[in-house]
Amino acid sequence: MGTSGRQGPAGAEGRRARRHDPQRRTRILDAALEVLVADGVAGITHRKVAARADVPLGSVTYHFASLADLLAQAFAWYVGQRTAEYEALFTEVATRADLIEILVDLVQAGPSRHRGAVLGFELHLAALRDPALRALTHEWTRASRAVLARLTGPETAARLDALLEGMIMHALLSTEREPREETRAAIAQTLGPAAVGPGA
Amino acid sequence: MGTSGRQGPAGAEGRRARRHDPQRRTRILDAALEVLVADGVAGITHRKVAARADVPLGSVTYHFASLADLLAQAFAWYVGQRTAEYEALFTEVATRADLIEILVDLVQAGPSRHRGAVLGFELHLAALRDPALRALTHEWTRASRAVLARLTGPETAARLDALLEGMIMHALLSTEREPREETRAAIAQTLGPAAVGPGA
Amino acid sequence: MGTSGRQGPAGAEGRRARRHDPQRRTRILDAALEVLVADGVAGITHRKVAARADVPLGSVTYHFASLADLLAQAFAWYVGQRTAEYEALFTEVATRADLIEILVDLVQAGPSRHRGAVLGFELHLAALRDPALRALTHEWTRASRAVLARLTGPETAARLDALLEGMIMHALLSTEREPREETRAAIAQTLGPAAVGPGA
Amino acid sequence: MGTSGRQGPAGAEGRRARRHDPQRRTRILDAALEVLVADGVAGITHRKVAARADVPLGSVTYHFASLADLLAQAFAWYVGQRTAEYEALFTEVATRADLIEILVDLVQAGPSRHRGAVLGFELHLAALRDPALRALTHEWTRASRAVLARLTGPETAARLDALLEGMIMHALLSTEREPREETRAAIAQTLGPAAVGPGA
DNA sequence: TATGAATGAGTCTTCATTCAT
DNA sequence: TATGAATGAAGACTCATTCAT
Repeated sequence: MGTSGRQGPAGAEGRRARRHDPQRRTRILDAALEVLVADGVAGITHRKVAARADVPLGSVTYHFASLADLLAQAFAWYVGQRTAEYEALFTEVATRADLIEILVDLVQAGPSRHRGAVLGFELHLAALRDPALRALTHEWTRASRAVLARLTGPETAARLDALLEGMIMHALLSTEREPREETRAAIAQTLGPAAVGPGA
Repeated sequence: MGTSGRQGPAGAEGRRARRHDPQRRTRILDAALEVLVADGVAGITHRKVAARADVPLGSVTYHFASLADLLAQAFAWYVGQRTAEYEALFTEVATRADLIEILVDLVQAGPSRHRGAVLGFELHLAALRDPALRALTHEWTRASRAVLARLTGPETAARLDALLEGMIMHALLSTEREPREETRAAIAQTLGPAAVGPGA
Repeated sequence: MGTSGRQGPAGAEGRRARRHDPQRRTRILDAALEVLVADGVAGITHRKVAARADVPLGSVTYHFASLADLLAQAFAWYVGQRTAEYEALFTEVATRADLIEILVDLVQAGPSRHRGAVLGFELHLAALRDPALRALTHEWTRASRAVLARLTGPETAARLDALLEGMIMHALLSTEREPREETRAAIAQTLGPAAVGPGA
Repeated sequence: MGTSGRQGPAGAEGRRARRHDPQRRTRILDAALEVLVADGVAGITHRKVAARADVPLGSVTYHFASLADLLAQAFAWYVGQRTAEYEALFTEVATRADLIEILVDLVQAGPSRHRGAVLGFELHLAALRDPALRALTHEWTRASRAVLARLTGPETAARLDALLEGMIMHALLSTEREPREETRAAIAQTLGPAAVGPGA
C-alpha cells in the first residue's frame, strides 16, 4: 500500500531529480502496463503508475492528457509490441507439426504468458465499453488472424483464434494444467488435416 | 451523480419510504449485476448500486459487509441462475443437429446474450485476481462442461467450452456478425463426427 | 475488526436468542467498561459494546437512551465498585508501615492495575469536557481523599492523592518499573513523620 | 457542521483562494492542537481541523498521510514547543524559594495553563494505546525530569514530576482553586530541605 | 519544460439512532 | 418488552486534475 513512491509531503520518501529523461514517456507506458497486470483497469491510478515508473506524479499528467488517454496509449503500445512478437513467432514455421507445437506452447506457457494473457483480456473487456479501444482490438484481431491465415486460410484462422483465446483463459483460471496432449489434440482438430505453410 | 438523487434532506423527490421490504437483498444483487453489465467491476460503486436498486446508500452497506462481498454474492447469484438456465437449454437435445443449433444460437444470440456474456467475462477477469471468486469460476466451468460432457464426452466438452468462450468474446467485440454458417461449421468440426446424446 | 458480533445480515454469525435475561443491563455496563479499557472513549461504539456483551445491537440502545448515557452509567457503575474496593483496602491498616505498603502496591501493581488506571484516566479526561461526568469525578476524589484523610488528615491526603495519581500515570507509561524502594520513599516522604491511624 | 462552510460549489462564502501558502503545514498542526484542546483525541476529525485551519479538507489529507499521522505530528510539534518553554522557565532559578514559586505558578496558573494541561493529558492517554506516541512521552518525561534534576537531583525530580502531574490534573477538574499556600507546602515538602541550584 | 502543491468530488465504510413488529 | 431492519449523517481517505512557478 503506497509504501513507495507516494507523492506529496505526506510521504516524501526520496527520489532523486532526474531532469532530462528521454524515453520517460515509454517508461511511464511500461509502468502503466505493469499496473494493469497487477490491478487491472479497475485499479489503475496516476499515482500507482508514477510510483512504478519512479517519476513524479505531475510527470504522468504532463505526458498524458487524462487517465483514459494513458490507458489507450498503454494498450496501443502493448498491442504494437505484441503484434510484432506474434508475427515473429511464426516466421520459422514450415510444417503443420511446427505450427501445432508453437500454438500448444502459446496456450501452455503458463506463468510466463500470464502477463500477456491478462493484458489481452483486460483490453478486450475495456474495449467492450470504450469505442476508442475497440479500434485497437479490431486491428489486433485482424493482425493475429492474418498471421495465422497465411498458414491456414482465413476460416481456420478465425476458429483457431477463438479456440486459443478460450483455452488461454481457461488455463489462466484453472489450478491444474491441462495435459499437453489434450491441448495438442484440440488444436490439431481445429487445424484440420490440410497441409500448412505460406503456400497453403 | 444521483440519477434518482438520494442523500440530503433537500430534494426528497421520489422513492416512498419502504420500511418493511423483504427481498431487498435480492433486489440489490440484481441491481449490482445491472451495474456490472453497464460499468464493469472497474465501475461498480455502492452509490450506483443503491441508485439502481432504489434503496438508500446505507441499505447496501447494511446488507453487504463490503463492496467485495457484494460483488462476490452478486456473481454467485448470477452463476446460480445461469447454471440452471444452461442445463435447461440442453434437456431437449436429442440429435447432433439439435445440439449444434443450440450452440450456434448461444454464440450468435447477439444483444440478447450481451448481458450474459459481459457478466461472464467480468467474472472471469475478477476471478483472476480474487481467489474467493475463483471457486465460483471453477464450479461454473465444471458444471458447464458436465452438461456438455453428458452429450459429447469430456474431451470434446472441454474443447467446445473453450471454443464457445472465444467465439462469444469475439462476437461481443466485432461490429459485424460472423455468418451463421461459419459458426456452425466451427462447432461441428469441434464436435467431431460422433453421434450425440445421453447415451453417447 | 468486527469479527465477532457484527449485527445485521452482513455478518450474521449466530448468537442464540436469550429472552428474559435479568442483569443484562449490568452485562452491558461491564462490556462498555471493557471496551473503554481497550479503545477508550474515543473508540467506544454501540456495536462494540453489544458484541462484547453478546447481546443484540438493539438491546444496547433499548437499555440506554444514548451513547453518552451509556458512558455516564458505565463510569458511574465503575466508580461505585472502585470506591467500595478502595475503602475495603484500608480497613485493616493499623500502622504507618501498613499504609505505606498498601500504597506502594497500588502504584506498583502493574498490569493488574492497568484496567483500573486506564479507566480512571479516561474518566478524568472525559469529565474535563462533560459536566455531567464531573459530578462523578468530584465525588470520587472526595471519597478517595476521605478514606485517606481518616488515616492522615486532609492536607496530607490531598497531597498523597495527587502524588499517587501522577506516579500511577508514569508507571503506566514507562517501560521499566520504578524500584519499589523509590516508590516507598516518595510515599513516606509525602506521608510525613506523623503517626497514622483512625485516631491520628 | 462546517463552521466556515467549505465543500460544495454552492456556498463559496469566504476564504480566498490561497494557492501558494508556505507554513500551511504548521497552520494545520496548530489547528489540530486547538481541536485537541477543544474536543480531545476522541473528537478530532479531518473536517474540524481543516475548518479551524481555514484550508480545504483535501489539504489536510494531502499534508498528512492519515489522521493518526496528523495526531502524532501535532503532538510532536507541541512537545517540542513545550520542552523549550519548560527549560526557559527554570533558567533564572537561583534559590530554593525561586523554584518553589515557579512550580506553584505552574500548578495554579489555571485557565491559562488549561491548554497545556489538557494537551499533556490527552497525549498521555493516547500514548497508552499507541506505541508510536510513547516515544514522545518518554522523551518528554525524560526532558522534564532532566530540567528539574539539574536543580534537585534525580530522585526528587521524579517525585516532583509525579506530584505536579497529579496536582495539575486535580486543579483542572476541581471547581474551586486549592489555596496557594497548600500547593506551596506540598511542593516544599517533596522538594525536601536541601539547597537548590545547578550546583546542588 | 516539468513538477510540487493544491483541491473538490467522490469512494467505502461506520455508526447513532429510529422504527415496525 | 425486545430486536432486527433500516437510514441519514458523517468519517477517513483517494484521486483525477488544475495551476503557479
